[in-house]
Amino acid sequence: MLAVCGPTASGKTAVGARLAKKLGGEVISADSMQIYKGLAISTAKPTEEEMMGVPHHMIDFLEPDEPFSVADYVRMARECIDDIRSRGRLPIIVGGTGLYINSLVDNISFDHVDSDSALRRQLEEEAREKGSDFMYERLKRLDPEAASKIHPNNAVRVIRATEMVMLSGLSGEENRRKSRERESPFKPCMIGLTCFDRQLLYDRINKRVDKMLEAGLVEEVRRIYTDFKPKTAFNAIGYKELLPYFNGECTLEEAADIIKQETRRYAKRQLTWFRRDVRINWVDTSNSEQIDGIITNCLNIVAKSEIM
RNA sequence: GGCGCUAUAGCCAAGUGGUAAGGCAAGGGACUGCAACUCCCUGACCCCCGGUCCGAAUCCGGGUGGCGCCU
Repeated sequence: MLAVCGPTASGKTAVGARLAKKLGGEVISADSMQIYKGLAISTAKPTEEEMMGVPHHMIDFLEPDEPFSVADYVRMARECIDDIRSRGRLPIIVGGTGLYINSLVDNISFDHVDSDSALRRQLEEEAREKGSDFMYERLKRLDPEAASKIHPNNAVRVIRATEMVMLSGLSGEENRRKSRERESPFKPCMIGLTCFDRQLLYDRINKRVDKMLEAGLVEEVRRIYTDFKPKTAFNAIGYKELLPYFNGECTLEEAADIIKQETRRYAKRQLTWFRRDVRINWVDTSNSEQIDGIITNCLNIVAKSEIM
């Protein structure tokens, strides 16, 4: 298996399709937002041309108001992998959602615990009423080790950890062990794309947002807002940022600046995530016009990895 | 040319004599079921010069820059 990751605007789409062509592969997207239908512009979903005739999986199949999680992702992506392999082709994971990529590549199992939306809602309400101190203190009692690893302010993680214990009766550490019980069948070749010059990456992000605006980002977002109730898909950058503009609280230009800034911060977080994975072979995409050279670098990495 | 106001971190900004709040940005980091989420960590000797005082970002004088008004 080949995996191509990296921050937003680093060139994953272009590289992914080209590598698939060269290697006889198919792309499995690892992007928590491109799974949704109708978010073509806001999530920079690959266009027909960009896909270059290569099959792309895990894209554009969910309604924007449907819930989705890593567990769902891993389950579905595994099916894609099996399917692609059965046809004798190479699965290429391409995406920027680190959690999805790692969970898939490391074969993290989520089967032993469920998620219970009723319990989740109950805990969230409890958090609102009784405060984060109460929530954290209880987690400390239920699962001291998990608590020690989560900052008290991180309400989302505190709730999830609490939920895990309540649902499974197992501590976070025990659950963690179980999730790794089955060793990963993959020996992935991992490629990380980014501009070694951070400023250049940021410039690219800024320009891309401008292009999105020209392509009709505002209309796309407005359409989703009128057709759907706020859900996960609204976490995509571009949605909450455009709301003040729709309400007449700021100009489009101001909203656009926020979108750019949020996207830059997102890219930084992605880099933080990927940098800690020592398996990743980094390729500089600063010179995006030299796409052939970039592909050559990637192919050299693939050759050394012996996955073919 | 005159008069008034002002000068604190990249930006916004508190402090008004006792040894520099806060927010944003930026950088670093964490993150196994909403992850484009959520969360954590990091920063100045207060425009310059001189003076008063045990002690000044805080008071006084001068300089420089900015803002406003007037001629």
